[in-house]
Amino acid sequence: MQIPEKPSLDGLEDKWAGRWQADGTFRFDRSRPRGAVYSIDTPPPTVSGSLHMGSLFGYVHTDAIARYQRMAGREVFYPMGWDDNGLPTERRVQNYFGVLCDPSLPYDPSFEPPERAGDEPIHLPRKNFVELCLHLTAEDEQAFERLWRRVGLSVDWELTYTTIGDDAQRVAQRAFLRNLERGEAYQAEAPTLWDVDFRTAVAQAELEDREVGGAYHALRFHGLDGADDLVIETTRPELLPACVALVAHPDDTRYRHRFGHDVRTPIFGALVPVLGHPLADPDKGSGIAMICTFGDTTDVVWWRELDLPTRSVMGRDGRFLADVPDFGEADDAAGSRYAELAGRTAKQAQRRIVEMLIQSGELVGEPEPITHPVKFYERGERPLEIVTSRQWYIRNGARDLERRARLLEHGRELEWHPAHMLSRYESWVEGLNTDWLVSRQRFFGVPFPLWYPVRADGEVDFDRRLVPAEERLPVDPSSDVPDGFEESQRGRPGGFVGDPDVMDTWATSSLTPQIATGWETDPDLFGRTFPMDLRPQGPEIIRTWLFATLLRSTLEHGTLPWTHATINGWILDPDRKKMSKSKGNVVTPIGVLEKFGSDAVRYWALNGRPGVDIVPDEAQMKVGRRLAIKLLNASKFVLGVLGDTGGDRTLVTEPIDRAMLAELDELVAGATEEFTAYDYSRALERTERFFWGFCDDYLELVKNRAYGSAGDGPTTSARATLAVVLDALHRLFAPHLPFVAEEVWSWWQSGSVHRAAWPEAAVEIEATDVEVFRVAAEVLGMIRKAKSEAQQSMRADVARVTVTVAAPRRAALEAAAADVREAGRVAELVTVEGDGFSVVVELADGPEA
RNA sequence: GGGCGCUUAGCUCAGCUGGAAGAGCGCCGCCCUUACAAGGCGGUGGUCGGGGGUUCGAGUCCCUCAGCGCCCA
Repeated sequence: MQIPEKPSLDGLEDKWAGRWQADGTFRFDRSRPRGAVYSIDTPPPTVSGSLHMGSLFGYVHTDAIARYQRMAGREVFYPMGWDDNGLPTERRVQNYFGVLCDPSLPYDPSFEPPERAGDEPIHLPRKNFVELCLHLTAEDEQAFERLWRRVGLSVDWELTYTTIGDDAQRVAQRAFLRNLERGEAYQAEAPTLWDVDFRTAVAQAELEDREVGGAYHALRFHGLDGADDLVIETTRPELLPACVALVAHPDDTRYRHRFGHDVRTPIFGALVPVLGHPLADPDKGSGIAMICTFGDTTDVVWWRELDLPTRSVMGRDGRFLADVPDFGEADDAAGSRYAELAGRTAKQAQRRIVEMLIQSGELVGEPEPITHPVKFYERGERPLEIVTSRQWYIRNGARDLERRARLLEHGRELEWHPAHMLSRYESWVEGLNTDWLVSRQRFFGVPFPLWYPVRADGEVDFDRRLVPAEERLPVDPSSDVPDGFEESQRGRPGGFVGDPDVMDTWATSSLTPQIATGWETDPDLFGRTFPMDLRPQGPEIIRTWLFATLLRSTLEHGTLPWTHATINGWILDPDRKKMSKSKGNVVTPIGVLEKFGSDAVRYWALNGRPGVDIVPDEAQMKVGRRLAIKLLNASKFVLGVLGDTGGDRTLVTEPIDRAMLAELDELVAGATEEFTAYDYSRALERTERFFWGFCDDYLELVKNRAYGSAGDGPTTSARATLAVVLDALHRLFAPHLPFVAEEVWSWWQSGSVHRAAWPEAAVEIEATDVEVFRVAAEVLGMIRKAKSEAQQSMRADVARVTVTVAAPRRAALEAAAADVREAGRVAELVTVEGDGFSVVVELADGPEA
């Protein structure tokens, strides 16, 4: 047994993280059968994101559960992924190196990235750009791994993957091809929400509404053959050239008689019909609106349901198209008026068109400023436009009630912690209105493993697809060639072209269970780990990651991907605002980890109950640090008095010692139950409470006896109890405070505490009176209080203590009388049978209390 | 507009199936006690957001209102 002179927390992280790594303490033993395995679908952190307290919070919760499960006898499959795929990485690379991707350029193998961004962006071929992404993310991943090791995640670091790596690409492409084969994936040319800055399509899950300023402009449309003019209100007058109809509610008597008749648009003089549709709101503006292709998603609905023509004006770059739309029977000058708008952004075009309306007298009154919700891409800066484009979709139940019902059913079969998080899933699934758009017009992602034939006339035949065999995956259609073709045929009549798009990043990360468990590449591992046991994640990605993963698993395997999902709360800043990079209120964990130590920071994190928001709180970390130090000191003390007595329960003969063990058994049963219910937080709270009582009361009570003051039997009884309790405490704290628990364990035990068995409550206990300890502790507390109030030292002598108490407790107290007298330095302890409970303490030197 | 969660001591929060209001921090006081002074011991502190109801009994169950946060439309 080796106990340091002056135990300290300093350096424990490096010491034990290094040892766990060297010993392979957390290496997954893949010989164990499925029933003995506990597998975790770890969230792959976005490595380009910042390291903040939120990154740490949820991972610590999961780690505590992992460590508990491991000690409870399950072989824990605990991989780590890195989410490097996708836009955040692209953006970081663009800023970091000052580059832009230009897929039309040929690969330059000699390209060297600049140290830092210059003034002018460097245009890079796609392959060079992707290389830079890989280069930078590799560095980020190392930084994350160092952090996780320091925090003490018991991950098997041999089980890492990246979402852009070959394994992930293979899985993503395979799953997509199977979706395609089963008709679950399809391509469609359709109006699509489009970010004009990123120049990519955006999915429903990536939208957010933002309140922005705008103004209602009243526009005069001209009636024909003497009919009245109609005034409509719009916040987007610039889309007037894209107007294809006016619409009012079918029951609106103001306009019903105009349905089916044409009116003439202002400025351009195009003929457009007045139509009825229930989505038109009679209370909004004048109750009649213009339908443009396309101003918002309602326009798309009207366009589809009313079977309207398309008159597009918005280009993918966010500027008005150069080509003049077909205005039909308009006056001759319409084209030249439109030419004034071509090339302008929406804002610029609006300014110009308002000028034109004022000039023509077709703007009614002054524009009326309002604020209204507008759809944005969650990472975008300008409102989304809608453009028509060819995109890939995966069926997600939005347009298929049966599928939707099945997905809702699966969501309810999942065990949610906390349970009410299910409602977020349900409201998302119930609100789905489009299939999942999975294609993105970006560069750093998994390409679609497809080519299309080029017909003899040079047109691409999108209806016929050239699909690689699964054995060929992963493929990059921009450099790989479909079977039966040669590179020289790329883009030529009679040849082929590759699909230019990459998959939405969620299309890859929705397959993390399959990537981590070796789906189709390692059937043995897959059989032992899938479906997985646990998906831990944040609440904000229920609609994306959780839903998409559940969807893919349902499509591919017909089962849930996991049985449990734990949803952590938000990390808030001290003003209770959600912590996020864009708000600039993130706190990096490095500082507090150094200041308080990993166990202390974990203690803070584990105080956050499942699903409950938490504020980074240094006071709590201080408490955690104090707890860890206390565990060092108490362990040192106990081990110092044990002698050669081991933790043998049969040696425990004294009633108060037996009471202590009964209390311990209750703790163990409670903590086990709580961990089983995924409530790491209560397990910690309960263990902590017990531990302080153990130190303050039990240790004080039996200290002298343990030193040998009362003869062999009672001394051995005390020492054996201390050994049993200390052993259990080390194990019970191990999931929460892994470093200090391992340290104190190492002083007297062999192997790692993290591979030791979780304690079990003894079944016997027969008729043990827990009151013996409780009443003794209570009386000791009264003696301390008396000394404290008399402003005397705790070592002050007490002449007499008189306890009046009911019979059963009196007997219990009598059984612990010797310990109480020694701990309180009491000369005489008198017990009197009586009602209630009162303690009179007469100090040897001072007034009666 | 619909849904979910929250509102308990100065602060951060626990309080599950209804049975005498809890913890930690803070604050105040005491104690250099041979495990621990970057400690320990003790004390102070609350109309449980407002209103109504069910019950012998409500922080806990029901209704309602208000505020905060989030999700969805």
